[in-house]
Amino acid sequence: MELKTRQIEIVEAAGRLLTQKGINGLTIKNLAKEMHFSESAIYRHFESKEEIIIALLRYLADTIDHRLRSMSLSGKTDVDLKNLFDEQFLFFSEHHHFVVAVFSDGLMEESVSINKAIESLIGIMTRQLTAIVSEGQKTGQIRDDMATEHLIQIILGTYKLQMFKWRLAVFTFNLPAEGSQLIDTILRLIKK
Amino acid sequence: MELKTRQIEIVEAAGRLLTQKGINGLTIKNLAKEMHFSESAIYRHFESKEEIIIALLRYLADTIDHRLRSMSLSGKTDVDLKNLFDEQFLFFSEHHHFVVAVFSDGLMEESVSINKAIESLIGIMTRQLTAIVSEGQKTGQIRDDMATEHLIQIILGTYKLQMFKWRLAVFTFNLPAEGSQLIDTILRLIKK
DNA sequence: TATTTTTGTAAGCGAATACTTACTTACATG
DNA sequence: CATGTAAGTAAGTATTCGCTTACAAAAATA
Repeated sequence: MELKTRQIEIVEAAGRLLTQKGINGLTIKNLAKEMHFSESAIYRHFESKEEIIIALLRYLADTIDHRLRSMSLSGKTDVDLKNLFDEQFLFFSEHHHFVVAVFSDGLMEESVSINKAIESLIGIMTRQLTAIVSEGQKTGQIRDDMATEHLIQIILGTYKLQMFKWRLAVFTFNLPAEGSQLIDTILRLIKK
Repeated sequence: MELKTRQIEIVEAAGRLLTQKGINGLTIKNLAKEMHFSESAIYRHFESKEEIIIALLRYLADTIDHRLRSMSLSGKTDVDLKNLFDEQFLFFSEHHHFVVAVFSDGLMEESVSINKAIESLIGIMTRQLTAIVSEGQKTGQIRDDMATEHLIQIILGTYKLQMFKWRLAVFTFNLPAEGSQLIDTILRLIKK
């Protein structure tokens, strides 16, 4: 189901509210104010609040998925891994308001459909990462004396914590620059 | 400010609600139901809902701080690091209902006092970890060709993601066992 | 035993919540 | 130019929210 332009505007506004005011700041009233029109107008574009949250997660997942798919793999683990995360850090530095949804801790337990949307979002990152890391292990570029899933978790966990810190610092530091250094450290750790 | 036994019971119930139903599931009504008495009775023990959340975070911080302080350091990085996390995994496997507060993403942006309580909670873990890792680098047990802060972030991020996955899996896997393996992998990565 | 303190209750407050209804306006299309 | 549709509004709905009040029983204290 493709989103219309007005729906995308609403989804972006919802992301802004979520990031600025947390899950309890995302109300229909606040959303209407952010859109500069009435509460009831929101319901011309979405059937419920839950639908808006799910649309937000799907929109983000589709955007990220599209960006990652269009990323060509060189086969060199260090190059591919750096590209992957440069892409991520750049995207979020241009779209602050979606940071809240990176792994969506705060949205958990709201509804079953929302949880599924979160899982799918995690899956997209994990799939691409697994492809790069396991290829690197096969071709002898990455240490293969440890489980691929462990390496994935270490990389993803570090990445996620970086996003958390960036948000806690109210986006005041240079995410692509600091993120890039972190990835360098990880690469040196896992290289053969 | 020490908590009375009834207050601790309420704080534990609040933790259960938060973990099971998310931030929006933590209402005075639900809390009263969980405690098997009326809503107004809650206000005999706490002045406001915010005070309950802060008490929860402080109680957790104090408990963890106390446990970590009573942990003797051997000077051997691998032993100390394993002890630190075994302690953590054991604690949370015995107190499922506090997992939500590990880094408290969902609680962020609720109020200034709550954010401060979260920061203090993060600080406790970071401080202990920094002590162990930087000592390990000084004594040549840990790679010193990378920044201590990077290593800390990698370890903490991995730990936090593990807790997230455990909760997403509704506590169905053995946290101390799987957590221990993860720490082993990290140790092998950062050892000299 | 008399009195104060602690801890509970039922009933209800105003505000905020997600959402609905009935109606209007602008505009594209036959 | 008539008509259907898309997109807005004001004014509501029922429900839930955190919290308060007035009162009762029990327990601790004088």
